[in-house]
Amino acid sequence: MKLRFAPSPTGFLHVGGARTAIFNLLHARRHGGTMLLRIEDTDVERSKQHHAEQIVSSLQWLGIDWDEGPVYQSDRLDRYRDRAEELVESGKAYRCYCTVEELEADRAAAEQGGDAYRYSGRCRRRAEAGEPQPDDAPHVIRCKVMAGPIEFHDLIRGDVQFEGELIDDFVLIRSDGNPTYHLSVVVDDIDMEITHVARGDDHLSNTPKHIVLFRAFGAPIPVFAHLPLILGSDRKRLSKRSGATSAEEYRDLGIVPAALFNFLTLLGWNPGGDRELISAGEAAQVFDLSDVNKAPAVFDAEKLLWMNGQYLMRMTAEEIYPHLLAFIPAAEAAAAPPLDAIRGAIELNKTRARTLKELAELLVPFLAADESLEYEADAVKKHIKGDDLAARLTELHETLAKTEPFDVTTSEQALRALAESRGLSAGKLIHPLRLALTGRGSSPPVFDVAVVLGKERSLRRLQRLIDRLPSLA
RNA sequence: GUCCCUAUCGUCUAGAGGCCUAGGACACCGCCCUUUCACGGCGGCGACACGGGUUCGAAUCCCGUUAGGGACGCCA
Repeated sequence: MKLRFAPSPTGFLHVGGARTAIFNLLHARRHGGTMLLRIEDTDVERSKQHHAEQIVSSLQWLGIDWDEGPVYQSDRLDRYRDRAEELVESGKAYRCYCTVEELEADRAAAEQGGDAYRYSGRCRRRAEAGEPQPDDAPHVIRCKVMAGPIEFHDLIRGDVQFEGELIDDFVLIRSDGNPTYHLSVVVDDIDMEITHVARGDDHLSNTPKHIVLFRAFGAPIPVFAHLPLILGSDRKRLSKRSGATSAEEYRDLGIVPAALFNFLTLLGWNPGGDRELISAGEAAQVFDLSDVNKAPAVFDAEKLLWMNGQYLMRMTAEEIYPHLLAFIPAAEAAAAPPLDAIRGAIELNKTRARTLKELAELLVPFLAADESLEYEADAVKKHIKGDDLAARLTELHETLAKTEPFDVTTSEQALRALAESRGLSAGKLIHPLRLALTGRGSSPPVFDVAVVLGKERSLRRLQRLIDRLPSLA
């Protein structure tokens, strides 16, 4: 068994394409098959090398580990031309000298008459009548499509049938000598011994053409599986208008690859039961293309964010760290904080963030220098009040300074004992302390924060707040 | 317009004729945990598009309607 993912490098990796890649990979892994990556760049106008590179790196980031390739179709152009010539010789294809202008006139006429446009068959009749044809004049090569039903079994759609009469004699070789998609896919799928073709639903109507070609070449026809499309919230094919569409954009938003992989895997497929969180490895144990849903699915970014949060809180600081670095501003200035410096802060905050971006933001107070900590206006307004505040905090400072060991339980006990002896609610000390340590009104539990910061820094930050009290109030 | 496809909570989905007064997840709303914010726990809101059949029995099978989507290129 062999599958392939065959993107065309006309843009970045679309999440729909990413899911197609995932389903191909999962099916291959499940059945012990191999997975090929093929870049379909026969359209010289639109294909760009940097897009191909971008797609490859997005796939790697996502954890799609294909076995063969990437193979570039642009390296095999001669092969496609040779195969097309074979078909001309065997009478299964013919040269068409109709000009683009002629075809466009036909198309316009058809539209005016309210009919669906189809190629007139002008050159096919000439060819079949044996009229001599100059092979040096500009021309394309068209494939003959015979009347009659073309049927195939689709792993997802079941039995599908198309009428040959309704299918054009499609172009195999363009007038510039380059192959079209239809020719290159089929030639490659034959040469590369592809057994299963899983691709987007939008290719369903191309499939009968491809079957005509497989037959013309006398090659075995692969098993097809047409995946339902991914829709935007507007229920139309996911486009920029309805949100981020590329894998890269989600990476830049702070989505972890495993979470995007998981989310995409569950769009149109599920492992059974009530499972939501499933690793690539686990999915590869049970995935099968024939279990994929037929109906299109709307991409719900909210749920992706939730899922990403689930991944973050289950990941260790070590696992998060490399992904996180890109979101820490200082990291760009080659001043990346070492893992050991932020391990505690990551552990404390990872259940509080849905994205790496949010996590980096929560880490700011932990990375800031004590002297440059900023105090949130709202939190100041809420907790910096009462004439006795300075005295209260000074006592707290003395108490914490004496706290030994400086751990969560001991420091909490010390603070609560102080509060009680002064007839204060613990909150009267906890909230200002949080503000002193983080500059914010909300944070992980204060005592955890204090321990992660360390006794020395915590005391320094508390003293700093006390010193600034006059200017804050 | 022609051809093709699809149809369960707002969204992702479970459901293979009786297990369905339709289950789970996201989102939303309460409560609990927590003197913060999250996480977590408990509860609530919320769907079989419609109409005909078939059957003792239909979310599940058939037909039609409606509504969405896709394809109709010398793009892929």
